[in-house]
Amino acid sequence: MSTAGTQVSYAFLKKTSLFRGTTEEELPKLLGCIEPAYRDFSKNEIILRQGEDITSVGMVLSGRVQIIEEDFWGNRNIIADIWPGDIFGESYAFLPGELLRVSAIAAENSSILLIDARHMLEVCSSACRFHTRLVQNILAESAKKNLALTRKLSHMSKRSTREKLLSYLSSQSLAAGSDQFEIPFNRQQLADYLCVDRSAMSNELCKMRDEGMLTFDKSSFHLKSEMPL
Amino acid sequence: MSTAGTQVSYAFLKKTSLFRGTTEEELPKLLGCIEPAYRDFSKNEIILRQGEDITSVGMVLSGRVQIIEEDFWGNRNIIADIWPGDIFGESYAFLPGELLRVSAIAAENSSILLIDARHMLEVCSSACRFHTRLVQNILAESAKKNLALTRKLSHMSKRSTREKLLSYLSSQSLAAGSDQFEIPFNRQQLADYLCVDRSAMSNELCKMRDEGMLTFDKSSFHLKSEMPL
DNA sequence: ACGTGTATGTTGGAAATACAACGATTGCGA
DNA sequence: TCGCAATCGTTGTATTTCCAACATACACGT
Repeated sequence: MSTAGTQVSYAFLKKTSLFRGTTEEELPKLLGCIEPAYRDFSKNEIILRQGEDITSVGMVLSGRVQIIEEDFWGNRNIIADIWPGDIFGESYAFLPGELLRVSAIAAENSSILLIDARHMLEVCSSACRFHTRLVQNILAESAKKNLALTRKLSHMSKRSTREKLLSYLSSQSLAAGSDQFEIPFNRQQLADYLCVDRSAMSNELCKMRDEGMLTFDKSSFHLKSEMPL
Repeated sequence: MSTAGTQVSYAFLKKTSLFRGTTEEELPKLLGCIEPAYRDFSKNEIILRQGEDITSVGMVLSGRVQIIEEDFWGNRNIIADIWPGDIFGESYAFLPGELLRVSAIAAENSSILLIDARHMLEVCSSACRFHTRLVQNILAESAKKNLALTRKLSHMSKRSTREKLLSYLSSQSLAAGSDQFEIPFNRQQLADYLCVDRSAMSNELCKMRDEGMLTFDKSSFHLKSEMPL
């Protein structure tokens, strides 16, 4: 790890979820106020270590970061890939005393912005307006993640493949506001999302089609109003 | 629905997750600033309706609120019970334009505090300190929920009952910082949490015990260091 | 046209899970 | 002490899911 030589571009930052809604003129003031740290990490270097108590939110400026979980027996599991502009550690940073259950490592040479959570919240006379925006953004991100997790969980908590599919398709239909809609997955991706076997899922989809519950073509679906038995 | 006759007690509020950390002296100022609405709902009355775009966070003062999901075919599903002091709608309130996928109804005659999300964020000269605390609290709640969901999802995304169990037990062990720990569930609750059949899970637990991977008695567990095959 | 790769549907046997039923144990109150 | 309810383990069977393999269709570039 080293302090970064890379200078971050305001044009880049203002497009990130965290700084969305700020202008390039405001950013220098805001950054001066929240005093982030810039750090460079080499490939495979550990950014955050399982068991630590962190107070900073990380943002990937360049490179890529992987979130990794190591269980009791030492089995490693890649939980997530974080790409430039995306943040990580935000759930832990706002919970002092909550120890990291995961590690973050640089999947490539990466430069990272580290923002202290307290600096994001504390009042600062010169930039209150920006703070408010920042807090709005981080709250929105957290809420968005929350909804996505809740939604996925509501599908996955169904016991059978068919129920999982119906839960997911119903949700997509309601989101689209129509009984016809496109899903953002191919079959393999949908199976991965629902944590089921692709072929079994494909099988189940076709059974439901044959029973007249729905029709589909590739990623287009059309739900029928008849109550499933 | 009617405006509430019930007067809320500061002693009650200061213990809630949302107002935690404020004193009884500060609360009147803070409440005056965020201008919450008090509403009474009769049993079975709808508080929030699926499809709405809400901007307020709700807090149950008395009674009980149920979060209900209705799918494409009209099947109803109780998602959550909200008890006095707990909040609901917070994920949606901070995401303008995100339409409710669930409804909230009063499971009993209930009085509800509704706080506009913008009032929670906007700067107010007289009470900035309280605002900061409020934002801290809501961010912490959101983060906490996030971690809980992520954790549950990481168990549930495992394909087999055994893997789900190992994931959960490993997580509990790491949280306890010991290979011996207590879990907060009985068998049926654990099965419900992991979305598996109780008897199958019980069976799997005993198999793992017989294979020497762990021992247990009621809700006490002891993981063995040997790598599972 | 041809080969290649990808996505999808289909099938059959192996393995895991769900389900129903029952026995054993415990704790609790009548 | 007795009965009752709750919890947990066990078993057998039916069902579902997984897995590997293969068939089909389509897009793409040569």
